[in-house]
Amino acid sequence: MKKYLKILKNCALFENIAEEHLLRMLTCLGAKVEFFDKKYTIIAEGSRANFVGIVLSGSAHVLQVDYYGNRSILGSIESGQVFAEAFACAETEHIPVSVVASEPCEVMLIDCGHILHTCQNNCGFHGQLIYNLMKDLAKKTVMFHQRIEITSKRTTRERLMAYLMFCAKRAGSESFDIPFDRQELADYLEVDRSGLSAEISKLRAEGVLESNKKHFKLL
Amino acid sequence: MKKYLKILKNCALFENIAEEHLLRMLTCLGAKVEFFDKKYTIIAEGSRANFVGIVLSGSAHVLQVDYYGNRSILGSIESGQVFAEAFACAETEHIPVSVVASEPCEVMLIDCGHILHTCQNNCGFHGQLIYNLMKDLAKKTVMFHQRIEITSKRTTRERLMAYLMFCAKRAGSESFDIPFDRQELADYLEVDRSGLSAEISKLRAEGVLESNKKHFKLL
DNA sequence: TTCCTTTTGTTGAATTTTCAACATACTTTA
DNA sequence: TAAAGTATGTTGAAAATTCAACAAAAGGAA
Repeated sequence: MKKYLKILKNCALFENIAEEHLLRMLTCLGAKVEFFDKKYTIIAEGSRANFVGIVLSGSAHVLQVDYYGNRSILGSIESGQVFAEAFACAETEHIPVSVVASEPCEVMLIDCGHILHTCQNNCGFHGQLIYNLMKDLAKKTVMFHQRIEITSKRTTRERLMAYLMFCAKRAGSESFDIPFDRQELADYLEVDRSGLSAEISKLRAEGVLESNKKHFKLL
Repeated sequence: MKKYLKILKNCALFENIAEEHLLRMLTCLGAKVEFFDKKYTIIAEGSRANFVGIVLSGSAHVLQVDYYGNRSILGSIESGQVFAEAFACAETEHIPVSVVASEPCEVMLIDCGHILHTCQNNCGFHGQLIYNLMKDLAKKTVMFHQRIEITSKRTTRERLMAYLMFCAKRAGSESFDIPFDRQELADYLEVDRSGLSAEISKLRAEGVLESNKKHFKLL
């Protein structure tokens, strides 16, 4: 577990928990690490998530596929970020999303019951852990508000620009990478891929942005 | 406060907290009640929500208005339901939504700090309260997944049907009321109002549903 | 390198939405 | 009750999306 400390230190779930306590805590929580190759499903839609997941390396996408096979991407989980926590806390019987590795990735899984209910050893930092999980859940909700603000736009161009401006703001620079290829970006923005490609070309021709694959620069 | 006990007993935030303890707890939490007339803003976009809100009577809508004046409705808060908890917990400086009374309503406001940090009296039920808030936050996230599933549909008809089927499932009956008028439903589904009206007329003509204002029946 | 696969870009036709304008029905209040 | 205001339904034209098909570019494997 030691080699993951650097990432875990920056994980919202372990904020304000000193490094020296962290290792002991992980044992106490029964944390385990699994590896997933690109495109492998980490949790499948319809299953039950009893655990909280943390991406240690690589990245994963959260997605929904509806009855007709239309895919929506709800978000990208990067290294150090938490997933499945909402379904674990809400004790959802059948989760409505899948989490799929978008790159090869290592994932830490922690039984949510161990987080919510104090263990027999009564680790002193349990309260902090619960507080951190609460904050994380609250921030997930805020994140969904941002996504809804983007997808509430009515045209492909507006959705794309709203998303890119959000990315620029988050990166603190007009130059940044996005975690999606074209099809994935279309599935995130809930628009047609070919129309999205056409719109990117137009914006480039208009001198609004430069782009190369996953890299964008707003001008 | 006594007259609100019946509603608060059914509020997720106070689950598993006995009625006799509840009143004392409310005092301890510094809960206060405010009244808002229809269309009045309970919290304004851009402000800071330090409190958790509970609708005691009436109902409210959570909405976003973008730069161009386009309104999106994120959800309806009915009697007994909690709002603003995510922004309060995440300590968001400028909340991205407004909460507006959709009917005259009474609202209980509780300082979120009082919930998160144990008071000096150290009420025995504080732990339960925090646990309940966590569950509520998790369920809000699940709720957003449902809304995204609905608005990810590409046509007005599909969005409408997905929403109505969700309502029917929630009500446990093909016959139910929705909390929105036509413009509000359009703003929730993120479609054009006139197109929505036309689609409802078509579905009625096709014998798929019956409807009268806010009442719908799937056939 | 070459072949094969995947991704991205391009285009035009069909579908759907949006927009604007108006008619009708319903509510509220003076 | 009448008048005014609000909500809903209807329509056609303009704009945008979706869909399908294909070309070009990039990436991976042998």
